[in-house]
Amino acid sequence: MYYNFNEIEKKWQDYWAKNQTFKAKNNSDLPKYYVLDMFPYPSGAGLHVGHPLGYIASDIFARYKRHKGFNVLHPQGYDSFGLPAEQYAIQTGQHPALTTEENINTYRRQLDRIGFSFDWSREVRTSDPSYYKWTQWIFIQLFESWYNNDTNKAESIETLVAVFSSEGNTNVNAVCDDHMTSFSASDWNGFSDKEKQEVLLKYRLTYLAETEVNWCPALGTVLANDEIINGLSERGGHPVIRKKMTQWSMRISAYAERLLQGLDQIDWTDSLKESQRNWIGKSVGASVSFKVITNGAKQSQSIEVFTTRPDTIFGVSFMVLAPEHDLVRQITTPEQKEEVENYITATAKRSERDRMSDVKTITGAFTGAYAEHPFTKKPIPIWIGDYVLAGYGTGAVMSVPCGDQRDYDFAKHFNIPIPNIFEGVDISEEAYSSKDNVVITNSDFLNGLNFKEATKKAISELEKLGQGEGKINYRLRDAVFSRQRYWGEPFPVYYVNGMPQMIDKKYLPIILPEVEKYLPTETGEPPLGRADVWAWDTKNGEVVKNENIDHVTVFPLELNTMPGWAGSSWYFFRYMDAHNDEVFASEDALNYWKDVDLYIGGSEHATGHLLYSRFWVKFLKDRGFVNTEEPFKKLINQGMILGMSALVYRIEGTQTFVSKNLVGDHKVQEIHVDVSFINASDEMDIEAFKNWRPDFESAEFILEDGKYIVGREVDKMSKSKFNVVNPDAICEQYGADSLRLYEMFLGPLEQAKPWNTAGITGVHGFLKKLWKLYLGDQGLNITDTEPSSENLKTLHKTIKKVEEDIEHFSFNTSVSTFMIAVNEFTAQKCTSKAVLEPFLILLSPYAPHIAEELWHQLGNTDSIASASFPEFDASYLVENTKNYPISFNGKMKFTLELPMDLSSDAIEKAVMAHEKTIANLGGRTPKKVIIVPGKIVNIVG
RNA sequence: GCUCAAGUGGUGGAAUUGGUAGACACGUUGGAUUCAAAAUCCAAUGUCGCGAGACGUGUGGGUUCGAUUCCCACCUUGAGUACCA
Repeated sequence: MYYNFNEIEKKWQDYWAKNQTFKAKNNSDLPKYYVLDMFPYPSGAGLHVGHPLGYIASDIFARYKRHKGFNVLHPQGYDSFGLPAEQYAIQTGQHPALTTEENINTYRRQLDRIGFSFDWSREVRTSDPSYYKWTQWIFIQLFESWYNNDTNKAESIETLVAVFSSEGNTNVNAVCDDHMTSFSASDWNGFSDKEKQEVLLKYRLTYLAETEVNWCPALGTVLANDEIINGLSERGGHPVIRKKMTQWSMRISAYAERLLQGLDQIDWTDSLKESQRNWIGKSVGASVSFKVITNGAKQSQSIEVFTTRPDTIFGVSFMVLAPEHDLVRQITTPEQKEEVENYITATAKRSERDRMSDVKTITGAFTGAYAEHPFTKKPIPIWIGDYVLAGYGTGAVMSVPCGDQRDYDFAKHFNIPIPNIFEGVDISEEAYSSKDNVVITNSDFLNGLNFKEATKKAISELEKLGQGEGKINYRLRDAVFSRQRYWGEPFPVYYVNGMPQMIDKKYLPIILPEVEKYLPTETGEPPLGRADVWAWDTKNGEVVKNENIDHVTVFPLELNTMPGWAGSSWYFFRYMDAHNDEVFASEDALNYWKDVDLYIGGSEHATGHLLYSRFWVKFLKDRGFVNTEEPFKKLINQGMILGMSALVYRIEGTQTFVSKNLVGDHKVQEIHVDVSFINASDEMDIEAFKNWRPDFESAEFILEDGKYIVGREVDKMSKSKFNVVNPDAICEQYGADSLRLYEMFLGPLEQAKPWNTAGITGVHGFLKKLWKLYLGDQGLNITDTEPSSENLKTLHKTIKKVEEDIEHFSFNTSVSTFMIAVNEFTAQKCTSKAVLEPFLILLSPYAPHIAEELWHQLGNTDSIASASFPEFDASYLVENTKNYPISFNGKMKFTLELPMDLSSDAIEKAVMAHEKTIANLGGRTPKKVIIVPGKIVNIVG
């Protein structure tokens, strides 16, 4: 019987599907374990071998946990709203739902071939109305909530309304829009409906506000900060500009501190936690307010700044506002007006990109106005400069040139004085920005204090004056939630007098309407502006579901759709109870599964999906909908699998291709060739190359040793580099088990590594060897013979190693361990069922098909998935040893443990070496001694 | 610039708490089998040296009986982030 992997794999994949082997139960006496993959966006290109890497790792872990007696939830689904399907629709007119459906089918077929133990009965798709019904529902919950700083959690908006109507907003400690004016209870009760709604909107956790957004003209939509890379859109690489628009925003800033603190509770890599910490960007300092003076007269305005160095307040010699700052035009003196206006126009013209690439140039303009120093009462000139960003802090800084390099450079450039307030520090060349080892001087009441003391003192003095207070600032901005796209979740929102209203929950889902074209309307509205038939209507001032023909007649609807991260921020809860139509997941299901124990996915989601999910989960927890504060207890980032491109060298102007090592001084063009033409020793199949493209048919070659050797280069897998490897082809040629083993064997899970199909023969050969160990030409080789101690030693060594590897996610070394074991079993001529049966269980998470087949060949009738992981017994690993007493100086005595089978020559050598070593110990006593023939090693206690 | 991660044969990588460095695999070389090829099997394979042996984990120091592992400095690469006040 030969190893017919195609037949075997098909057989067991069908068996698992038919018997629902991996269906998870929502109640069980077993402990639960939830293993989750980041669900894929089903792109048109299908899967390449890089995609399943994380899925294979999570599948190994899920299968292992089942063997270990856990009730395992291991689901899969699709993040199926997204831009590519929409852009394809714009080009071809094909409905994104159709494209998406086709792509999902391809993905599913490809995934099924690899033999994953997913519970497909719980599949979710974010673009499915029965799913996004609940995304819309969560949006409504956010709208109906506010963040109470006193209780430090989100509460129903009803509690806020109650406080407003009984005592106004003066005692409310909420996260809200800046510059909230205070009002009393009678003010509130006197407000019109619209005024009340306007006020409440400033408190809601999702709110409508005029915000400066990243607008991508080419895509016709806004982008979140994490969707922009170096000033270009992540998708498509189009330029992005700043623009003011009315948009839905999520008040994630309310959760900044909890998102930061929560990181300590979870088992993620340090680098990932660090990314999130940087993104949240907590700075501790003070806010200080400076009164404005123009032409020697105090003005009503004051400038708020945030500083992390209130201790340096006496070093302030000027202030700088961002050119976009609201006060700039109000305070600029007539004499300076022209210069300031010119500067503002000049900076507005410079794109974000120019500003970034041109960090060195110092520019600015003097406003003619002054600010009054809170303590010295001296006037401080107010400048504007584009090194101050409107979007961070208050958009204004107090400049302390002796303590900040940018302030220092600005002061030098414009000849502004640089007072030194640091004792014994030389600032003639550069600023002294360290907080350590500083003693403040020339600073009145701060003289002689260090950073910590001076900071505290400065804040308390500012508080006495009412011109400042201690403050914590976060870099984390509220997240813009509107997209001017078609293929996304519609908002459950309509407008009355310009104020947003939630459509009643009983009418959810609001189904995405059909449109003729997927482009913005001629008047610049989002694509949904083209829809005239919606599945719902307005009647008597209420939006209702229209069962017949539905027109939007009375009220305008929200025409934006939600961003990609809306649906992915809570999908892990839906898997717990995927078909519930009453709630997003039942209380029982949520209580049972609680959170994700292991989450595997790419690190590119560090500051997007992983932050937004944590935010939504904390919100849902606050409002009592879920019972966990952190969704993902342990998270592993799988590394990317890169393509190994192959290059041929064409001599310029000819059709002659020269082998890699003969290029020498030839002027050559490098051309990417299909990696499937290349064998394991980088030799190209010349015939295949000639047949590849018509223009290569007449190609000539300069060979080395009769071979054409290609150059190699590691790139991302992409069609244009001809280095994409399709898992289907690997499964066809080597089988899914080989693919699974090889992906793990390539290297550590978390590391980026190039794919090279040539190496797969190693693991494939191993599977054939394994097959032969169990099945010979005459059938089963396995007998009921008693295992030898050698057999047991190999088995238990393997159990220990594989168990440790899985627990530590070092799947790569397990594959080697299996190979060694099979080699040893073969050498031992092991046929004992008592040893070879448990070995299959060890192997089954990695290579489930062959393990299942051999398992049944051994006479088992149940799936191997229900077998228990074998128990490790250390006693089988103990060496046979004999003790040899030796002494040193006649005082200390030691016992040497030596293997029984050591030759007397080796023993003598070992004893002598040991005596010598002991002489060097200087009185320390060895705890344990490891003997190797000819060498000796001590472990010193 | 800052933060994090990592530098080991021709290649991917192993050595999980400081204890035989290079497991396992690819590739290469030689051999067996074959009319031939594929497949399979056996052997060799860090460097220098005929050899005994010496040298070897990015570089330079240090701690230790003993360092790929710990400490200091530096170099290189990758990832993230950035006029963040």
